[in-house]
Amino acid sequence: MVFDKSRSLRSITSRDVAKAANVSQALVSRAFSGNGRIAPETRNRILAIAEEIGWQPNALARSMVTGDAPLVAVITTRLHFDWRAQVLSHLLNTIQQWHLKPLLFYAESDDDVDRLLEETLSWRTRGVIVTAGIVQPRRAKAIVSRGQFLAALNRPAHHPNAFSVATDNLQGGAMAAALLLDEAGRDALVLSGRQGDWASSLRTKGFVDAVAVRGGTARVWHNETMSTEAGKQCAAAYLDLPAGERPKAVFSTNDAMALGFMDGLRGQLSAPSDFSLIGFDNLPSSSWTPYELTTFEQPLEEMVLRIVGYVNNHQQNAGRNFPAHNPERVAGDEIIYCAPKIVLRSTTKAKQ
Amino acid sequence: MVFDKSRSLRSITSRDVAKAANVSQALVSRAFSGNGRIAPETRNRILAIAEEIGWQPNALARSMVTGDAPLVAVITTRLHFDWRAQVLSHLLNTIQQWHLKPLLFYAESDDDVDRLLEETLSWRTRGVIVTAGIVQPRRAKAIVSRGQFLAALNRPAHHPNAFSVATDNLQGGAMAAALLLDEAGRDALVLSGRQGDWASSLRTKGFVDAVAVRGGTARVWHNETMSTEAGKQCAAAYLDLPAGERPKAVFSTNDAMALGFMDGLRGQLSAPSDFSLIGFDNLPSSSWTPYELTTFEQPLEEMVLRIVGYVNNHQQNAGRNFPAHNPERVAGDEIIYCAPKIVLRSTTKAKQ
DNA sequence: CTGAAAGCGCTTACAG
DNA sequence: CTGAAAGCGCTTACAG
Repeated sequence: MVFDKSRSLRSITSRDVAKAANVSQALVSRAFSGNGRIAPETRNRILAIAEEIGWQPNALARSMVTGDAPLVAVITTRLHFDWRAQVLSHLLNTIQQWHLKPLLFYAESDDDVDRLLEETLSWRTRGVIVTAGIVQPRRAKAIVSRGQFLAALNRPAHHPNAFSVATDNLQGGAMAAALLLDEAGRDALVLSGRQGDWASSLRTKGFVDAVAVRGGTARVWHNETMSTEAGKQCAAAYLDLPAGERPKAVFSTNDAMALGFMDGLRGQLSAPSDFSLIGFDNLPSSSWTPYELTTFEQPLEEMVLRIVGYVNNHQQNAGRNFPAHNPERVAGDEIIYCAPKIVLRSTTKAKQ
Repeated sequence: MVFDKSRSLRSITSRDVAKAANVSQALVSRAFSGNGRIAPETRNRILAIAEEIGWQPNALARSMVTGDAPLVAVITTRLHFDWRAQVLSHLLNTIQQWHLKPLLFYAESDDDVDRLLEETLSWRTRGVIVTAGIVQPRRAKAIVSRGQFLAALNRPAHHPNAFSVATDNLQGGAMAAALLLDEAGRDALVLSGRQGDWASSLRTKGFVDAVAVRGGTARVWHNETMSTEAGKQCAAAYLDLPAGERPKAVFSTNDAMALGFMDGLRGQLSAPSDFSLIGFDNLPSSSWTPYELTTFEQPLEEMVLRIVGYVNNHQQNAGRNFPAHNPERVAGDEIIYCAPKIVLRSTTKAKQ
């Protein structure tokens, strides 16, 4: 009985296939890996028998032996939000094409990320891609010094041999200012996120600075969560302002708030007659009939392509201890910025 | 030189830590695993030294030795769509809580899924969760017979020891029919998806059958992709109908089409005065001011909880060759259905 | 409480 | 072209 049980628990190995095919265990390894010489007929016979038995090489054992697991760690969070689901589908697709497998580390909150980054190390992955939280410099060093790649999306990577791409939020904010002030006067309002939010802060700063340069004034309304609900509350506050004091140039640091803002004003005020409005993200819903929101599209595909370039470069240099300095790296700047693309629609008067 | 290179490539192992701590390699293993006796001081010393060196146990090696990788395969696709991103964030969170790691298999198309399911096997995961494509019976058998769990979301799992939860689409369709015919007469229209689409077909069938029972008639408009754009095209077709022949009871098998339908009619016809409309999915945007769409919410959390129950049950029985028959299994029915929840809003006259 | 040794399931020189 | 053997980095009885 005990014997039976242990037998049934033991998993099938290449040895079982070898026995069934009447060859050495080494040959069944060669049949599957394609490395080393093997007679075509032998190979086919082994493959057929393995198929019949339902055996495939154990990827874990292979990875251990070769010292190289075809794995990449991906750190993410809040998939049901914003841009992350979009980026992830590009990213996962790409990783698939590299014939690597994504091992997902899902952060409950941004504070979780550092712990996950550490956990990552146990798995001896080729590298890690971070789309959430903050990359601590010492953590970055720990990863890079093992020869793994480290790519950060929309956040600093904090290491000279790591890689970081981000939307050029500062420039987006500045562009919004230029466009809005031209058509809606010098009195501006920013619907912004938390002070600590990296992307939103930069968009706000880009906008505010550009407004100042043009001799305008901008007030900033911070919102804890950048939701449609928050946008509605801003609308209420906007209506509370004496009609003459309502800024006509409104920039929202994301689309969700902009859409909520429009809904909160619906039936009373509308763009672009009463004010001009620009958002950020180009959500699918921003193009819908009741909104037609002018907004910025994040260059997600471009950013993913940049990461692809970095990773490919890293793979080619794999094994060298000091990988070539990244050719894309701009001197003195740790982050590659990609320009957001303005999508002109009906909440501004400007035409494409 | 060659010597130097190979040395720098060799990764750090428990042996290095052992050497530095002046103990046997077995002890450093015990320090980390918590298994076997070890003096607390020894343990702390080892942990400190490992931390300093920056070493952590190799998860691949551990998994190989113990014959149990803390991995679960998740098959998914089109993350930027529908419900999948939502489900995935629940799922990934849960998997994290099990202290397992999700290995993602991203299907380019549904036809890809069978191949991915096979690839899954190499990784010797605890089990696999499928949220895309079709599970072939023989593939299901291959997975289950290895002792892995197999859970399918919104699709059949095709194996008595596997598990399948789905939204009760048939019931949803029937509920929609009851509600719509009561307030909008017996002439009905279904905005449906492809004939082969599992969920959409069942919603349609549930609706059509219930309409027939009530002595009404329903016409069905199939759409290749269930997008807002398709909904707009349906609106155009609807307007092309002579005013007297326009069905007043409209059921859309997803929200995206319903929203597009409303937008296509905007300014000409609106619900619930000219017709009544019910969607399916309860997208965030369905609650927005210009829509206020009555719709069904998929019981995603409940479905994930069911999967959790099945997996926990499986884990407890791990090692047994024939896992206990699932207690949830309803005789003769391979799928556990969870009722969708109606969300009454303003495109119907009915009040909650 | 600690260590030496066997073994997990493979891959890969090395002989033949 | 094929096989025997060493070894990947750990864990876990088994002795001491």
